[in-house]
Amino acid sequence: MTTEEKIFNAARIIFQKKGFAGARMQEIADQAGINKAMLHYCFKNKELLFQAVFMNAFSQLAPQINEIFNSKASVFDKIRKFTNSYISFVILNPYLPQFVIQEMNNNPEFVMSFLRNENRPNPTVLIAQIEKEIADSIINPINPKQLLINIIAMTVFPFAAQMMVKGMLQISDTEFTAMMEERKTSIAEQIINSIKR
Amino acid sequence: MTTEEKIFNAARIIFQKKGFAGARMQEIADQAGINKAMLHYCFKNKELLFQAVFMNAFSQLAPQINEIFNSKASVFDKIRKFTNSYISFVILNPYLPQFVIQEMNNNPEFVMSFLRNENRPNPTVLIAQIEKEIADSIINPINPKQLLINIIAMTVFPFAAQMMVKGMLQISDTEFTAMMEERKTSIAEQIINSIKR
DNA sequence: GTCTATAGCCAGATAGAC
DNA sequence: GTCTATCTGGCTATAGAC
Repeated sequence: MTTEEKIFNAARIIFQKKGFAGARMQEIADQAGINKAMLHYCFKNKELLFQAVFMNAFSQLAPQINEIFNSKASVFDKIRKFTNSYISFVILNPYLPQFVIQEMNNNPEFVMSFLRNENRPNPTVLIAQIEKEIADSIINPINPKQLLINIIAMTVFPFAAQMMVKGMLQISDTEFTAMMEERKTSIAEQIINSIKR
Repeated sequence: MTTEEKIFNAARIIFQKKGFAGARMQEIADQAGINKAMLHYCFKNKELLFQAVFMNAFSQLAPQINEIFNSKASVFDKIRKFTNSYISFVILNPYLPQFVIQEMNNNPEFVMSFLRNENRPNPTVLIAQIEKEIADSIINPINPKQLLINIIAMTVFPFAAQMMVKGMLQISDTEFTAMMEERKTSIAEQIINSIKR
């Protein structure tokens, strides 16, 4: 592993845990097992290092969303596919959703520019498809954007609000992971039940 | 309005927007229209000022949850009541969910101690009630904790991930608020549809 | 109580040896 | 490319006048 990779991985861990403002360059250096000066040698400054980490995180999320959203499957199958593969992905990167949401909140201008490029998660095709299936009486009438929010909420929320969920339900990390495994298949059926004719 | 109140309100605005680490005492003083030294005179230090703000935010959320969770209504009615009144509340405090979730993430130990006192949001009664209604064949079999996560996710997520939602759906603040108004009544029916026999 | 001025510290950034 | 040592600025916090 190159030094640059060591730094990048360390930065990802620290930034995801503490956010941009809370993270310390010294902490990242310690985590990477190298000297603080190397961070500046490799990434110029904190801002640029953060951007590298954030863009990487963000760009991991988008493509697989679009792949599913724009496939030829039915709405129901897309819901199954999305929830299942997305939860699988987020179980491996549990801090990602909270990190992205937090930094979007603290730094809207920066992120919004991001959401205008061609790689952004783009639900246009899926929205049209939902409207069509409603017209074809496959799905009960619903505002497609609301349905989209529902799908993402059911999938992403428990990870974004991990501490809150664990605290409220008083469950351990192990129990939490088990519940998320269960959600991989269960929530698709919940959502489909709620809209099917 | 007393000086202390002016500071507290200013602190709430800045902390909710920037988080603990990102907030600057100077910024809070400016927002309050008073001198930085007064912050320390009234609240001793940043940590204590933050705790005052956070506890206030948190304690606004919990009691009304418990009131609904522990009432004598049916599960369906509790779902209707909760989603409606909770969204109404959060529309007036749109930064609260993201703030609480963010600081829970960045400061787990501190918050977890909080979640053990008697005022914490406590779903025990509701979980038992869900189990009973499943046994009575009113509700389809479901893990009650999963249902609880679903309800909170559908309600809270769009506010916690406000920027992400607006960015993905490319909607304005006005459209967003209109959609949240719609959700007040629509999501309860979605959830009920997904579990009713 | 409210201000100005400043102490003291900490973190990001750089200089320069190797 | 990697380190040690150091600079510099900014931020929390306090001292002290009024």
